[in-house]
Amino acid sequence: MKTAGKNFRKRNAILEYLQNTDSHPSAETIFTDLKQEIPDLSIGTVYRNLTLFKQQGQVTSVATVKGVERFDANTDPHVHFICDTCDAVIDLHQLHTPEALSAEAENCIGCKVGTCQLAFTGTCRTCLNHKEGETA
Amino acid sequence: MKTAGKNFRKRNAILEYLQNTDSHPSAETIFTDLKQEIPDLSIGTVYRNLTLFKQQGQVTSVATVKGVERFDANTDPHVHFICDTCDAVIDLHQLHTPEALSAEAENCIGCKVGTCQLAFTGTCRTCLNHKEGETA
DNA sequence: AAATAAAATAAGAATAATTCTTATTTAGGT
DNA sequence: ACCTAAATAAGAATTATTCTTATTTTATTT
Repeated sequence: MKTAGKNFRKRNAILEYLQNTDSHPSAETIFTDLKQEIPDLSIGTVYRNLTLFKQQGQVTSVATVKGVERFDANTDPHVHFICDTCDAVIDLHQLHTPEALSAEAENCIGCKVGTCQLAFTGTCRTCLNHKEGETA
Repeated sequence: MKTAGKNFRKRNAILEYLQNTDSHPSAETIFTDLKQEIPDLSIGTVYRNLTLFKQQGQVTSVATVKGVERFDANTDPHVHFICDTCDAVIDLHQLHTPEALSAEAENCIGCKVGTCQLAFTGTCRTCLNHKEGETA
């Protein structure tokens, strides 16, 4: 036998791509990048496997930026910063999600909390630099 | 003169609809509901005015739930709970967004923070009740 | 090794949400 | 009344995503 299972070459490539980046890519970005190594990859395969990974809890959808869903293989809850200008989604591991509020939320409205997402939006360092350059 | 400006009847109706609800509706929901009072309203008008309101800061996009953008005329930052089952977006005014973290975020990555969004996901009270009913 | 079954996939059609285009209407200013 | 600019309706166009179908790949069974 060659590999341990069925034909997971593309599936694995998609998961590994996500695991090796902190850029929170879209399906389209994953596709475009992997297409170079795997010319016969199709966008449907990317979407199908992302849906599968989400169901299995290996990947989460961290945000929808300008209508496009963004993914992360780091499923530990953590804070994000989303740049309004360049659409970058940046991790803020140093800050902590206020999960203590989860219990309060459950008490407030009697819901069952699953996840907790905290995101800031604004202008990232890179885009701020560009703007300074324009002004100067 | 009749009204104070141009023909803002539909524009005003859309804004008032949003101001009089805490249900965080989608463009489609706003359209469907208002269509009953205003039969010649078109969905394009809803989208166009929502975009305008966002630019003017009168309305914010609070979440994208299963691919559909949801709007709020309450632009004070506040916490939301999003039900995975019925897609309800529920206000949690009692809890506070941790805006103190904004400054930390800015220090961390040198960005300029504009907004701060905190959302929990899970199952709302109503959907929990339904599930209990099914089990019992 | 051939036959079979199951999973994974490619390709493109289909769908859904949103934006864009164009012609029309409306109101206000002159 | 005429002119202009804003607002709109209707539907075309676009974009992101999902679905369908036929094909390929792999593993299993014989």
